[in-house]
Amino acid sequence: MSAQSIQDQLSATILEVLHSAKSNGLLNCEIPAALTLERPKNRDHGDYATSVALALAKPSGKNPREVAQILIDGLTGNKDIESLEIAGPGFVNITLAKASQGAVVSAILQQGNKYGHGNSLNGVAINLEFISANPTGPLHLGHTRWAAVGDALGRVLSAAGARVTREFYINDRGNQMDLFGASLQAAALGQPTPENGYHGDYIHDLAKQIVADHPQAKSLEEFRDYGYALQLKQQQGVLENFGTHFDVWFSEKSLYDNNFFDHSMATLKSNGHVFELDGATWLRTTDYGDDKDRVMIKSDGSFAYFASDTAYYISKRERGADICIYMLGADHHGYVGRLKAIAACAGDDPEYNIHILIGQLVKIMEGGEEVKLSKRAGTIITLEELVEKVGVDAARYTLIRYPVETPMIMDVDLLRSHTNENPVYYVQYAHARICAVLRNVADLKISYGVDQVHPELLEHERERELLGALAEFPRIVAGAAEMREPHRIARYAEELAGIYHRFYADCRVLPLGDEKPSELHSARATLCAATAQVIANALELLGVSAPEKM
RNA sequence: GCGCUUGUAGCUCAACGGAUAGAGCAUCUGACUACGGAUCAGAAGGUUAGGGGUUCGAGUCCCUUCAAGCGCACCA
Repeated sequence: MSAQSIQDQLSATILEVLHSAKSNGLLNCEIPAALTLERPKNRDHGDYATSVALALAKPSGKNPREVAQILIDGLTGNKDIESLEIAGPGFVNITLAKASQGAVVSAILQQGNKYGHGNSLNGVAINLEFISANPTGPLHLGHTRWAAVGDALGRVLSAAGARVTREFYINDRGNQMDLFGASLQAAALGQPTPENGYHGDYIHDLAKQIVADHPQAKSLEEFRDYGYALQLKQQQGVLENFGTHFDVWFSEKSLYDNNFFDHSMATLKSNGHVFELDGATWLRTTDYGDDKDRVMIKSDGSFAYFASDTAYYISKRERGADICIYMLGADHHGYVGRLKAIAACAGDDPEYNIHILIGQLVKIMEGGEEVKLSKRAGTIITLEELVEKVGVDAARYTLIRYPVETPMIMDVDLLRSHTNENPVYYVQYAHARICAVLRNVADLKISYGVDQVHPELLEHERERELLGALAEFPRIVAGAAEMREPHRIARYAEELAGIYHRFYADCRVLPLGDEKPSELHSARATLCAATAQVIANALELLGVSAPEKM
């Protein structure tokens, strides 16, 4: 069958009708390339509704209801459509024919775990960089948000057809590393932590580990390098356990070790945006809207952090990325201008080749008040601790279900003491419930599957609602990928779960008592199987498990 | 001072410029001697921070005021 959803088909049909109305002289205005065709919130408004008549009223010089009528005349008789009506100021509400609406069930069962995947980003190579924490301490709550959202976004982009490289940038160069080494050294020698040094129990634990592994370690450099290796390994282990995978762990230091920086500098120079001033080497980022120009090589000959940013971007592009996505915390929003300018200075289109997502920081409530987080002061809540408290599924789901640009507050006490109130359980429960029903279906030897769809029997309001929701999934995935908003998947999963629960309450799947199994039972069981598949697919995109029993 | 982000139900948060602004939690009232009650049905809860504007139509776009958070280094 066609991979095109019924909604896409309808869209195309409506556009055809409008174009032919134009060539027949019924409409004398431009026909838009795309139109809004959505599922109305109110079920009385049909399966789909379009407001295109309202939009075309003015340019065509007609009353919106007249335009709507033209559209209806053109659509009447279409085999996919059961009924049409004009509503309100000029909305056209469309109710689908049962067979057309039921076709989605076959599509889901045939495509299995690929249902929902699309090709909107086919052939696009995307470099997705997230977390990129300093290797000087454990990952904390801020990183955790990106660990969940970044991973989910990677899955969503892949589902839309993109070739995704997930990358973690390791800031393994500069003063912070030396400070880290000095802090470890001091801890090992029982000396006070240096000025601006790193505090916290983990420093002492790391120091002990280093002394145990390398009794000869004395110098700051030794402590720094051994500590770095241990800390990086710890971060990698925690992320692996969290279900977040990276394809590339990119060392900032490596940009200099193999002279890549000189190469990237040459690119920037040849584009004419590099200049010397006061003994320093600058990039003229103000050519592309940045607030001020940025220093790459300081007057003392050392590299500014910004130098790495330029080389790193160019590295990503030269390694094949069409689009570089950066996921940054809100405390780095001032970087947007300069990063976009780097892309422009490198000769790229800052509107296409680079995309920066700014995520608000997570606040955490415990004991009714906000916990102030500070790595230096040692008051941090780590990714590990959060997982210990609420589990991987709940942690990931909670972090993903909100758009990143909104600040979020996690109430640890609530998550800890009432874990079953978390929406993730609502969704997982729907999946487990369906699995239980299907186990019963199998026990009763009721057949279900692609050959048992029987769309004409699925006429209950709840069944139609469920079919409509299932058909939405591919659009949700494509939209989440396009907008880089994985939270849409979670919201959809919750809506689908809710619709299933309501269907379940109103529509009996199994035969009652000694009632004989009928085609309706098979049809409903098949509908259940399709729903379980879609819930599982949605959870898979979030990296959250879809349990068969809870 | 300049800039970015945010302001929606008691709380946490949704809502491609679309119809009566929605969920969950909390509160109240109900529902299986038949599929998993981690569920369902219902009630209550709102001047979408305030004020202007754009248009067929604004929580959404523009201007402005207020409030909160965060940035404005030859630090990383």
